[in-house]
Amino acid sequence: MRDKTIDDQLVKYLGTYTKMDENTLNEVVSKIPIKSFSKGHILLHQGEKSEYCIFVISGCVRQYRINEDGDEVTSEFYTEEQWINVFNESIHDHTSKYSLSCLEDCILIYSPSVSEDDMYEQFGDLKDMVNVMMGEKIGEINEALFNYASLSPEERYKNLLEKRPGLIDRVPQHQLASYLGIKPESLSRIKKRIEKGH
Amino acid sequence: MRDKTIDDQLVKYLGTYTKMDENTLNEVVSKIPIKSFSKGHILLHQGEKSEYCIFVISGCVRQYRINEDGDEVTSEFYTEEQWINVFNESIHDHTSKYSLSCLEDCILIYSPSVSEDDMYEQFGDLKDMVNVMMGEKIGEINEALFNYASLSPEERYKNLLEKRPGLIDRVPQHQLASYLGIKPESLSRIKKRIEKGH
DNA sequence: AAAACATCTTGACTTAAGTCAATGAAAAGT
DNA sequence: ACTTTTCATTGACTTAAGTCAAGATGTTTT
Repeated sequence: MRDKTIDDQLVKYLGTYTKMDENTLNEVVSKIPIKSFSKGHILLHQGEKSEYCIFVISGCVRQYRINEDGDEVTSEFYTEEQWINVFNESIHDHTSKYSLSCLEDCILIYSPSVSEDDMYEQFGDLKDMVNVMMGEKIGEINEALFNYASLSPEERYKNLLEKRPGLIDRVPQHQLASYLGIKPESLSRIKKRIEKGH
Repeated sequence: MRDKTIDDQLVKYLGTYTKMDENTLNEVVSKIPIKSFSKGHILLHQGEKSEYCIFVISGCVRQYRINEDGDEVTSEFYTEEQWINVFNESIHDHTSKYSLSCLEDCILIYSPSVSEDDMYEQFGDLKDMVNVMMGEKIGEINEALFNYASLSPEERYKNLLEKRPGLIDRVPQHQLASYLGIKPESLSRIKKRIEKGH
């Protein structure tokens, strides 16, 4: 059975990105596939082809990659109302550069890739909606990039505390460290430094 | 008078992003406004509203911002066949977070923002084209972000040498340093370290 | 509850980036 | 050609992140 609460949440969310009326949106949302996954489930392995378009309704999905040195680097934590980035594939073979795993039990939009979807043809306005969302995404990543270039690791951590206050308690410290581009030992020391008032 | 060589270059470039036939593309391209700017010209000031959609045909445009500490941070160097990012505006007042200046004499597509353009209505396929370009852009910025998190400043510099070999000779060192997220002195030392075989 | 494993913290040391100041080189202005 | 200014390099020193190793704390598993 469909969860009406979730459908309502989605209609509300999508409504901020489109001029489609509520009836149409309700129809669109009713066709969106929603699935539950339990903590630890791996949604996608690095090197495999991504067949799905994923959006976090609740829970937390971690995106990570093993780099050339064999180290695991976490590049994003997706939480409530975030689209998982689908543009992280090699140009050559279209396989994913990252793995995705559920850090918590998750409820997700788990839909066959948008471009192959009939809905996209049926509801022309979806194209504009995706466009707006992509623009927003570009702005966000760009801002994150600027932060990396202009802030120290400590400032980056403080910035994260401010921008995503809940995240620190939901996520293992060593994964947070690699997300910040530092070693777990350094993050531990940064926390200590901040506690005793820099 | 329109420069036929440039139009041909644009048709070829756009052709890789769309399924529009060459005739249609030629028509589209003929309507695209192209302008020249001389070295030093400032295309946009931080805090102003961006009214144009800009693409580098030749030359180099630098994107930079004064951060909270009053330091100028360069966030991008746009060169041949790159779109200048139009999604760098504050959500509130839609003013630009960055300034744009010509590091060299430039020939640019300099067009009123796409969304307000009739062309967008006239040629429906342009929407899909922009969509593809945006997806590509997201992939690129995301890769840059990953590099920041997983590479040391020295590795980042080596990576840049490899990925954009021409850039180092076109761009002042201190601007390159801030682009890499380090101080000019450090970049100078990194170069020295690399020269004498690490 | 005990054992096994993963994670976090701390310490001692190394390394490289930041800072400040001085000098050298290059570019722009007159 | 000379001055002025801006940019790049070098040196001495400070600071903080990286590394390696040892404990301490927490979480699963049996």
